[in-house]
Amino acid sequence: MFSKLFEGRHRGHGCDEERGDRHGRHDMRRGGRHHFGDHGDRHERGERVQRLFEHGDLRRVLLALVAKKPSHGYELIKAIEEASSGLYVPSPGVIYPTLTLLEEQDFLEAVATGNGRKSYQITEAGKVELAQHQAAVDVIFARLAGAARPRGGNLAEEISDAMHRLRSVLRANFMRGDLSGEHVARVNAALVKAADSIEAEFTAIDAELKAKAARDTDEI
DNA sequence: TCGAGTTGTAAGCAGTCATC
DNA sequence: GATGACTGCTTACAACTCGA
Repeated sequence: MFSKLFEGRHRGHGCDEERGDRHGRHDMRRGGRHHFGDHGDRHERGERVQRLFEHGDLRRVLLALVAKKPSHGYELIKAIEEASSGLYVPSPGVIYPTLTLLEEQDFLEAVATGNGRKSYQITEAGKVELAQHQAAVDVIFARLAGAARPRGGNLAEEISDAMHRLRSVLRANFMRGDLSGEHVARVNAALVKAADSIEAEFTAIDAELKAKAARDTDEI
């Protein structure tokens, strides 16, 4: 089955099987495919994209999740989504290569489940690795939970609902052919205004939190 | 049979880290 | 400081399973 998968994929993408790179990548800074909705433009505007996971965090999270319960890739994506109350859903493109890496490092062991899915379970080496970084893992999960922290009502859920609504509205109207340039400009202005407003809120929140932290330090 | 859901890989970008 | 390797991330795509 997997050989079939590979066959199809290589046909589909016309890529080179002999690439040495662990993740099957070329030097990606050269040349390339056209990218729609590419995140490169964020950087062009000078914005910094904040990563949820720092160096190696994702691997530890996956190790911890698999240690709790042997799972396949999709289950792990769902588990992380759940841990963050839906605010962060890792892409398959980051989960599967990372699982492969952990398998290569003997931290995880792949188990064929019979239905074509590959389930992963933690190895002894994986348990040792996890134990060594248990504190870091706790911090990462606390951060995930913090991102989704319910305070009375579930804030993350509300934001998530609003995001889904926004996405639905845009998708529903995205391909309309009856919009003039002025219409597009109006919608764009509304989006920019909303983004500015949200950014301002977070800036204010950061300032509040900093001030609170400073007060707490003084009290100590 | 068809479509939705699931699993997995490829291509590509940018940030971070290690090495020289 | 420059450079290359590694890492996290996204989108696109193909193949498979399963239920309607």
